[in-house]
Amino acid sequence: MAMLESGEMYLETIYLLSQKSSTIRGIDVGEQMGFSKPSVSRAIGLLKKGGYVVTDNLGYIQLTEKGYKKAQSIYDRHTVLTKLLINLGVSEETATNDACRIEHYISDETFDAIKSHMKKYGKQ
Amino acid sequence: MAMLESGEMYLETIYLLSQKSSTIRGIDVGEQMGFSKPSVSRAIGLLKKGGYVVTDNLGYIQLTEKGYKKAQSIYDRHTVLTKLLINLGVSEETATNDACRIEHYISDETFDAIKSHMKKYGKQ
DNA sequence: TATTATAGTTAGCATACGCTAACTTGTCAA
DNA sequence: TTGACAAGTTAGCGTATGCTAACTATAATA
Repeated sequence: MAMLESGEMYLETIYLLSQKSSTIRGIDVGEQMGFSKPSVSRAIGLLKKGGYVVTDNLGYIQLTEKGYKKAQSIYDRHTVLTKLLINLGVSEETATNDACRIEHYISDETFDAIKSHMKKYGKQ
Repeated sequence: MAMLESGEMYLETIYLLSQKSSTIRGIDVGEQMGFSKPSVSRAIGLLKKGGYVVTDNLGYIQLTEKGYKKAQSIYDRHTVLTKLLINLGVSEETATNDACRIEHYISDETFDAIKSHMKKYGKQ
């Protein structure tokens, strides 16, 4: 089954936490996202089933190659969309928040168009 | 409760059908959206409860003032977003499809920024 | 008038995804 | 060794929203 917004958000969070610390647990993900332990537990289970993450015998979460690539592409969208919105005059906070929702709903074609536009004309 | 994507889509569909015909029934909405009669029935019920539409004794659906304004603002987003994407080089079909999803997830601030940008720089 | 077609509703299933309550498990300190 | 805390899991609830099956009601036609 395709990954929905929820799964993408969990994956993105794991990706970002991975850049700060090499040991990530479910509890860290839940704390970051403001979700309960059971919600995180189920979500991680689904990511495992989908082959996006693995957990070792101590419960630490690691992105797989597939998960890493997917997370990177989501975060790439996030970054580029945020910049686009800021370039359009949106405040940084709103830009980040809106990008965070939009990132799950645009096609590759649209993303590619935005990305190449930003490469040509984007400030900063 | 806040209106979600689903409710907004039904409302937008009713709005668009209203511009072609003054008599709209649930069956027309379902046909347009590709949803079953029961799904439409429940959705219309929720729109009625929210004060967005009314139905007469023959079952014809009419937008209320509130519903009309809401629908118009959703469709406005749709139109402006589609134009933005087309301006960025996205194909018309993809632009329409993506706008149709994004329109439910952007803040007023972002929409206003996009709209005024398009007013200044948008082609067509 | 009786039948048939159309539209709408009700009941109930499935999935997604939040939650709380309560259980398990593992570690660490008294 | 035992008790307590921390992390994770299981069970089950609630909402949203799609579906099918089956019922109702109305309207048109044979």
